[in-house]
Amino acid sequence: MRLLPSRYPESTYSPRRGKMNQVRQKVSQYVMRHVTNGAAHALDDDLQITIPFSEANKEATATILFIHGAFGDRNDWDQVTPNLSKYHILLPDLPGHGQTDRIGPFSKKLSARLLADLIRQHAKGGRAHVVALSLGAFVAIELASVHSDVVNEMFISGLKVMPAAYRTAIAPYGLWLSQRLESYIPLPLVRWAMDGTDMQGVDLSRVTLPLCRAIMSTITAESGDGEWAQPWAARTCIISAGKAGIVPSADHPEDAVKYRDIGRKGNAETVAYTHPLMRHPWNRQDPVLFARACRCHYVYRARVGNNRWQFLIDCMNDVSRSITNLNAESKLFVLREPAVTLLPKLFRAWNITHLVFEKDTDAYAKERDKQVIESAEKAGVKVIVGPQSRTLWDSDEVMKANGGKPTMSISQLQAAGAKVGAIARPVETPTNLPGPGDVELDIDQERPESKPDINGKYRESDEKTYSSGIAGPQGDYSVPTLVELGMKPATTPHRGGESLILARLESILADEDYTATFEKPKTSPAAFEPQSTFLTSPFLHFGALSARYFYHRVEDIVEKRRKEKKAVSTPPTSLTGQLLFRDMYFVAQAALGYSFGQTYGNSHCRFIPWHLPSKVDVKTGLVTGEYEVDDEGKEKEFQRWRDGKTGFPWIDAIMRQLKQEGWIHHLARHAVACFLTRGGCYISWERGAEVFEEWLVDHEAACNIGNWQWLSCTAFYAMFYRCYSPVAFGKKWDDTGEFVRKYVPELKGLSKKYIYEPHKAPIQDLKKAGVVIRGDGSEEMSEGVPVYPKPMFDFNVQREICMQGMKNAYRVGLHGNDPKVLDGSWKELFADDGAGPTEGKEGGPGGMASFEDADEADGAREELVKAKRTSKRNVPKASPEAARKGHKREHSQGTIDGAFGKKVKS
DNA sequence: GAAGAAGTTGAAGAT
DNA sequence: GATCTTCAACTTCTT
Repeated sequence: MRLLPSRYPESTYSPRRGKMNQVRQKVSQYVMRHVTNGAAHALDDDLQITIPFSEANKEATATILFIHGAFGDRNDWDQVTPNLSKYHILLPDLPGHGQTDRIGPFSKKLSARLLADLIRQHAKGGRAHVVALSLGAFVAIELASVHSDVVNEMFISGLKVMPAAYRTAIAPYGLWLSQRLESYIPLPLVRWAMDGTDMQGVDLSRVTLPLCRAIMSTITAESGDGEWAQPWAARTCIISAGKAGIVPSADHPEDAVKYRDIGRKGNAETVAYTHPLMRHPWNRQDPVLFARACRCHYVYRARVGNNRWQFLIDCMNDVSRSITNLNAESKLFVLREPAVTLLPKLFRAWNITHLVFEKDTDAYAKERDKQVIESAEKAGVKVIVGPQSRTLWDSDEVMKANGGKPTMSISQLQAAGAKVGAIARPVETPTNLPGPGDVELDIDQERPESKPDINGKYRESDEKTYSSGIAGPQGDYSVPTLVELGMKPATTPHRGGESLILARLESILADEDYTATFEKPKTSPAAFEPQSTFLTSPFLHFGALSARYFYHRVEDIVEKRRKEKKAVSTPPTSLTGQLLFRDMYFVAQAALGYSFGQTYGNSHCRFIPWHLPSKVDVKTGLVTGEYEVDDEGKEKEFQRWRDGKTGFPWIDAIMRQLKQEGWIHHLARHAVACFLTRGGCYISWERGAEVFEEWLVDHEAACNIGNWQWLSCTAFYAMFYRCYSPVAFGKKWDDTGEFVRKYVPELKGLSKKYIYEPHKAPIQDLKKAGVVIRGDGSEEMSEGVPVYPKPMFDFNVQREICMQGMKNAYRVGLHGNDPKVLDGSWKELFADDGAGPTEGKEGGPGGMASFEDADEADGAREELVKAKRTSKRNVPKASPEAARKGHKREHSQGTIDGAFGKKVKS
């Protein structure tokens, strides 16, 4: 008895329908054997059964498999799946449920085995994402641990493990009885008591005692220390419904945490959240949110704004045009599939003989390249790996020359670089290229999932690039567009492309005097249209400009002028000096591995008790992508900084330029970074680095992280008493305030006297300027007049507080890998009235380690501390495994946070 | 090893 | 307006 009509077509059995009688025979043989053998759950490999299922969106290229809960069936998902129209959807009935009553009895193992077969035969590319609820979640975990080859990522909810004491003969009777009793309660009453959750009735004819026994056995904890599950490799998001109320419908968050910790042994990115407003069957309470959360988990993962996307697309188009210029028949062919899965197929399809690519320093790229090289060798393809072109030297080589240690100063980098040898000159641009040959392809496409894709908030429509096949919507392998990617248009005026930067470079180099005497500290952060520097950084990042080409072109001019006895500038302030800084940060990253990007566990990053510190998973030693809100006021300050509404026009102008255009001058980065950290808010540099990571068109992980450590005086730089003023520093470069007027237009009518401190302007000046100064930035207009906020604090007071805080933190002298940082006992060394969250032993967490699941984590933390205690400043060995996990940090935000926001934290 | 100088890019006041 | 000194005080490099 179903109360809601099915949205799905009648079930279709497998293509082996013709063999149905044979299958039934096999099934009954299996059932007989199973029943007679009692606990034996093993299946014969030759047992060919396909469970009934429905499917939707067959044209889509990535599959999600939905697994329903106890006594339910595939129809339980009918409100969620319409919100996931981009995905191919598979909806099976579990054994013993729905139309699968002939297959059984139900067990985790049997279910997982049958679902794995279903995925292999019917999912796109033989793999699927898995979404599961309640009993289905237990099945999903079994599926992911035993049949890891078919599972991409998982989104599971509703884990409730019954105590081992429930392992009694009587418990299944209780379940059987409760299902019958519940059926007497009118459904409208149930829905009312469950906040409007669209509950469906249960078909009591399926609630049999054997099924109740099988379910109880699945969801009841093993007695003693029995394993709950084996670690699984799929990145998994586990949600606990937190709402109880009249009906006891909440999940067990502690069980979710336990499973999360098992899952993390297989994949460090596995997470668990509690949603306080949702009930156990929240797929029917808020199906839109449920679907949104699934989507967030799968595709919206990277902090990449649409401006950086546009820049990359520009660069790709330019390369394509350059290729066509050399050979009218050729161009850049963009194939929509990850290299790891695509290339092995392509080697065969196109009879590839050689594969050439550039060495990449990012850990995830190293892992990818290793896989590609292996598959190429297997296919008899010759692989040629070109040298790194993003840097001057090979970062690994320089690290070795520096004794395996990070380069923490320019002189160290130069000394180690000299040992490696002269900076190689780049090879010449080719003058001709062979044609592409036959580019017809007849292979199946696999959508990329394991790599970061894009940030959901920048999308305004469905992605159409991958869903239209390997060759793209036009079928011609063309470079994608933002529209195709479903992204909003870029707001940046800065465009990419090799020919653009090469032309710009020539115009700069033509002025030999300028080139040879360039000094970075003399360029203005307040200049716009044009900027005082020429934005080579995003081109260097995307490979549109070779660092070594740039270096040698400049160096040739400098050398010529030296011979002519003319003045030249030298590193670190000269043009080539700028390139040296990039190499310094790359080598530091190469040496420190995962810990470079965070304070916790970082042997070279000073520990400062910042506000809004990162949460850390003490088992892996990695930041989770979330942070502690130790002080609501500081959270508000952080949001105002990010939004350009601090009430300090200089800071706000820079932050608005960054958000709008994706680029700000290096000294402007100094000003806002100092303000957020040691010279204003006393908020963790990691918060600021994350914002830059999302917005900068030239974001380079190594440089961004390194510069934030520099400015916060946690590494590379230590003169914290040299502090930037949000008023004086702006005035020094732009006395009249044109830069502020451009980016904070509500202040454009103010005179230069008050442009940097509008709250000091007399009321008549403000009236004349047409602006109201009040509030915290939440109000934009008042009676048709723009509102600009008051300063969020007295800067001089705050600078003094920060200065004392820094002085004290330096005196305490901890680094990120100090045992006291690792175990949270650093608080004993700071006064309760200090600048940061130093609440003494009695206070809340407020530090680098999150103690929310302290009992679970204690053992692991002690081990970590013990290991570190042996050497205070040991450099963590950058094992490939650790490095891989560490680099995923960059992409780890965004998962579910966007869907839940504050609800999770409340 | 000790001492002094230098360190990509400060602010504020005096001369 | 340009240059110098002081502020209070850190690490690294050179001698």
